[in-house]
Amino acid sequence: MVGKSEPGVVTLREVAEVAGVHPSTVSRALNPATSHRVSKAVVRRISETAERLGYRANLVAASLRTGRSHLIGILVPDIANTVFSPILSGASERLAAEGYLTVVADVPDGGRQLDLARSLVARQVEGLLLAAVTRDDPLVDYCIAQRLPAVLVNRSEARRRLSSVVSDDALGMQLAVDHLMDLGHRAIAQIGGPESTSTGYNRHRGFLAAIAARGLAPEAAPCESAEAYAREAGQAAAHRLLEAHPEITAFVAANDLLALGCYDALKARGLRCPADVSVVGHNDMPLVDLVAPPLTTVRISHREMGWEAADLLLQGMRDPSASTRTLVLAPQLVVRDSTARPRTAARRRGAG
Amino acid sequence: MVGKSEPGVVTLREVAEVAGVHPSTVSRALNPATSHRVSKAVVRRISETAERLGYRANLVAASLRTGRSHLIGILVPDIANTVFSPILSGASERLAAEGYLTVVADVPDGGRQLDLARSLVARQVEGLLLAAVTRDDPLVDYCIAQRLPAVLVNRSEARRRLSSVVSDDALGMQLAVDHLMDLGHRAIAQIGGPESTSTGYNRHRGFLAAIAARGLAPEAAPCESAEAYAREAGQAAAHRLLEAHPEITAFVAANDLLALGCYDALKARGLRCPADVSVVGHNDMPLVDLVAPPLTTVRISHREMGWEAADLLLQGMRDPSASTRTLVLAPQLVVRDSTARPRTAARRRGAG
DNA sequence: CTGTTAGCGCGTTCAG
DNA sequence: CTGAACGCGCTAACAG
Repeated sequence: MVGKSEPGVVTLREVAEVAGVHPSTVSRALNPATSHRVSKAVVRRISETAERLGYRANLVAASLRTGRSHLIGILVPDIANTVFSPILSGASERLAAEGYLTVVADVPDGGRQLDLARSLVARQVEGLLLAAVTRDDPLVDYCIAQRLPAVLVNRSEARRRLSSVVSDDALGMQLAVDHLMDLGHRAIAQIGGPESTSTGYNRHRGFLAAIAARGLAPEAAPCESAEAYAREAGQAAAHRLLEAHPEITAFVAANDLLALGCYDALKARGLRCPADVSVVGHNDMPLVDLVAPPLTTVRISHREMGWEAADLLLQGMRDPSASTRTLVLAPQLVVRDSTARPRTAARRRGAG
Repeated sequence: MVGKSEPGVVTLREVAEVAGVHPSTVSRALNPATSHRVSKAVVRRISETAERLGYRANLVAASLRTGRSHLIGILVPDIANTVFSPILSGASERLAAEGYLTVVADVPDGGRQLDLARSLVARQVEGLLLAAVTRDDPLVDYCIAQRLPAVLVNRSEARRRLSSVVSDDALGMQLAVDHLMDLGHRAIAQIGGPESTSTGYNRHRGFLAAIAARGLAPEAAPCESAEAYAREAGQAAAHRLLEAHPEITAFVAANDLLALGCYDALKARGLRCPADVSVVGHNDMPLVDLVAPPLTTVRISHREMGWEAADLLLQGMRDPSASTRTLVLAPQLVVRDSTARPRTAARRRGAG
């Protein structure tokens, strides 16, 4: 027989016996929300014996009874990615303040996401934070079908059926493009992220829009999508672009890792940054201020994103009829040393 | 009344009614461990109706009954720190393979750790992974008193009462010191971590031992402890050392962040690395291969540490009588460009 | 192979 | 203000 309380585990009933009251009185006395319905003296006696016996409420039992688990699940594609850990940190801070604990599921961006979500639901999580969705993700359908409160973080969904917190990707790209054009660049390439992610998709469109707004011809702004947000993918994309468009003087990358891959490609080709080619990243992840050269990038506050998403989720849990909202955070351009005025064609050819 | 199943939530009993069998038969049929005790035909019928009704087992109820939550808690001092996220990642991978979910508690290294641990225990976690302990931590006493399976990661405890997975800090320091002395350095300073952490303590002692083993006088190897594993703290410590010992030609830092703070201090003083002063870090965290100059550092596989700690925890849970073990992982020196032969005194004074 | 019975630990009615 | 009784959803003994 399982569950036969080991000697060490004190239950409500035992506290009641020792204190000489009924278990339900102990329950009331120990619950801050109901303790006022019990006489001061009895509350004291119960609290003391509970303390003395080392009583700890069994939240699993309470959950079964109340239907509330005080657990929030969060799905991230890669915990070790420096983009997601601040999100996690901000979210768990906000949630902890309301007494919620965070269950993290690291899902390798494959088909296992739905399984994991189901497993979290089976554990009665009260809501989900989704940091790993694609633009058209079955997970979203699932949450809606299950009427499970959920909020998207960092990425949004094409049909906006769920609340989300994202950065203004179009603005970010505009900031980057404006900065480069102001410096004098007229041949700017983009290294985009995977088009299946909202960030990849929106930053690509944002780049195109920014280019058009400044009256640059599309031919002067070639694009390549990286297969993943990874350094290697960025390197490969940069090589492809440089091969096809040797006239490029600047790169706008859809994230910092891609930008660093770009550095790798430039180095391999004997090109210097920013002397020969300028590079702009996206995210401002830790340490990019220390790489060589310090990376000019579009800063996003991921910690704040996580915090706000958690807040939105809590609101949605309190009021299920609340309308879905999209919170758009403004990014900021951080200029460092990876961007500079382009050299003239003459100097580039070796005269300088 | 709470818990009155909403229309959408299907229970075991409902499946049983529709399938025309007893609830316990459904339980047996749906549990892989017991389904063989039910006739093939009935299993099929039950599985189908369960599927059709969209039945999802309530693991909270199962937990209450079986006393097993399939939840593991992990306490980290800072999720956003790039040292801990790989640990988390490795651990959750190992645990997920055994059907365990990971509950992450981000504890701001204050006194709230015990509270958090209690809250996890109240949720019936079956074991704890501790990545945030100090050398003499009440948390350890707590786990032992509660007979709660627990394993320390990255840091160890002075009395070794709990199993742990750590890197060989003494070896790491020896690798660093040997490398610098082989290059010709004879005035080597250490920027240590907080002495309250095992890593800070052990790396400091390891440094001293390595210096002594090579026959260098203690006066030629001054040390400063940083108050925290942070860039700013490293910078401050480096300034103090440089002020008091201008003859220093190399720094050994207790972690990479400290080493990067050291870069900041050198830059502020107009000293170049490695031309004027060499720097060695510890951890080999992401991107330190890209900073300027690429950091020579002692590599630790945090992901592996997390994985092994989880494995040790699972073993301890299966066999509570198992002896406590300390798994020591060997670090590796990764030589990059932040270390070089020291310049001669003459050249240092400006002749070169 | 299946049904019956009991209860995990708690919170919440309803009485008094 | 306190006690009694019930049940959340599930699983494990015991029968048959």
